[in-house]
Amino acid sequence: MLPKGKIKTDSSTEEKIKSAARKLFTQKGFAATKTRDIAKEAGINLALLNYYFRSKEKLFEIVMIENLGHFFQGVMEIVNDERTDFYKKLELLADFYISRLLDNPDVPLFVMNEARNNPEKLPMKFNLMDSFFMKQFMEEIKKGKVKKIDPSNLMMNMVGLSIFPFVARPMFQRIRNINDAAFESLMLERKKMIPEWMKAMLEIKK
Amino acid sequence: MLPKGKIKTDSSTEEKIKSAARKLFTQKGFAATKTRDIAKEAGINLALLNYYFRSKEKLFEIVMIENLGHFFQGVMEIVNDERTDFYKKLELLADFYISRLLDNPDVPLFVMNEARNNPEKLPMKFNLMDSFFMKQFMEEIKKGKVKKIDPSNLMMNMVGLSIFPFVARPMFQRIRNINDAAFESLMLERKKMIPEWMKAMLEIKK
DNA sequence: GTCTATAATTCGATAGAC
DNA sequence: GTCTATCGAATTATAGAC
Repeated sequence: MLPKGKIKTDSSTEEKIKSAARKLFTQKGFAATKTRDIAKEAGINLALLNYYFRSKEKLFEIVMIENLGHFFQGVMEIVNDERTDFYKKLELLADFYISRLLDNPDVPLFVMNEARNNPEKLPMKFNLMDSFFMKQFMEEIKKGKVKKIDPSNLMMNMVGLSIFPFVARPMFQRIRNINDAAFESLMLERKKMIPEWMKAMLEIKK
Repeated sequence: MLPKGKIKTDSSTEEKIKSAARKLFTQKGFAATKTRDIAKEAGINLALLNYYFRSKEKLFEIVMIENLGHFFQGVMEIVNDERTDFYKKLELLADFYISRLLDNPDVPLFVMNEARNNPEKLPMKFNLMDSFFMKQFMEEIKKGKVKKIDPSNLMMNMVGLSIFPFVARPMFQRIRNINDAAFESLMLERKKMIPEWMKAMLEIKK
C-alpha cells in the first residue's frame, strides 16, 4: 500500500498547474500563452500560479525540460544501444518517433519554435552525431555496404521523414481536409515505410 | 521611361512598414512581435503604422498573404507544367524549394506556426494533390515504373526533405554548432540529392 | 503624412485577508 | 494554500498639433 502522504502528488495543485501550462505552452508557444489562461485551465487562481512558480519564465522552463527530457531520453537509448545493428536502429527510431508523436503531436512545432525564439532555454545535452548509431553508419560506409551520405543529411532525412508530418500537420490537414483519424492512419503507414525508404536511399541490397 | 508618379511606390513609407513587418513577423511570430519594433525597424513612428494599417492584425494578414502568395505560386507553376515529366519535376521542386528557402530561411517555421495558431488566416487556394504532377505520378504507377506509395506520403516526403531542414535549423545549428555558411553548403548538397533520394524510394530503375 | 503625447487595454506579478 | 483586489509595466491604438 502506498504511503498516504504521497498519494495526492499527481493531482496536487502544483501538478494541475504544470499540466495546464504544458498543454497551453505546447499548443501556442511562450509569447502567445497568457498566465491567466493557464490559471483558468488549471482551475485555480492567477495568484496561486505565482505562488508555486515564481514567474512565467520559471514555469516555462520546467515544462520545456520535462517535455524534452522524456522525449530525447528515449532517442538516446536507441541510438546508443550497442546490441542492435544499424538497420534495426532505423526501425526502432521510426517506431519511437511516430508512436511518441501520435500521443504528443504538438511537441515538434513547439520545440522548433522555441529553439528559434529562446535558444538559451533549450536543454541541449543530446547529440545524435556522437552516437553509437553514427559510428555504425560510418562502419557500414567503410565496408561499402551503404552509399556514402553526409552524416548531417542522413540525420535530417531520418528525423525529417518522421517529424515533419507533425510539424506540417495543421497546414496539411487544412489543405487535404482530412480528419485526425485519417492523419493517424497515414502516420502508421509511415512508421513501417520510413526504414524502407531510408534503406532505399542508402542503396542497400537486401 | 517609367511614369514619374509610380516610381517611389517601392520605397514609400507603406512599403517600408510592410517590409519591416514581414521581417519581424517572419522571424518571431505574431505574438512575440511588437508594433513598436516594427515602427523602429521601418524608421518611422508608431502612430504612422496605425495610420497606414488599421491594426496589428490587419498588417499581419497582409504580410502573411504576400509571404505565401509568392512562394506557392512558384510551386504551382512547376507542378502544373505539362511540358515536364514526373522525374524532371522532382528536380525542379527540390531546386525551387531549396533556392527559395536559402533566401527566406525563416518562412517555413513561420508558416507552419501560423497555420496552427490562426488557420483561418491562411489563404489555402493551392492543392498539390490535384496537380498535374500527381496525375503523372499515378500514371507512372499504372505503368509499373515506380513503386506504389500513398500520394499523401509521397508529397510529405518531397516537401519534408526540402523544407524540414529549414524548420529545424535553429535547433540543428545549435546542436551541431555550425554556422550559416556550413548550413547553406549542406542545403546545396541536398538540392542535388533530394531527387535521387526520391527516385530511390520509388525504386526507379535507371 | 508625420509627429508627440496620451488614452485604453492587457498582462505579469504582488499585497494582504482568510 | 488559496483567494480578491490591485499595482506597475508593457503594448496597442488614438487624439490632436504641425
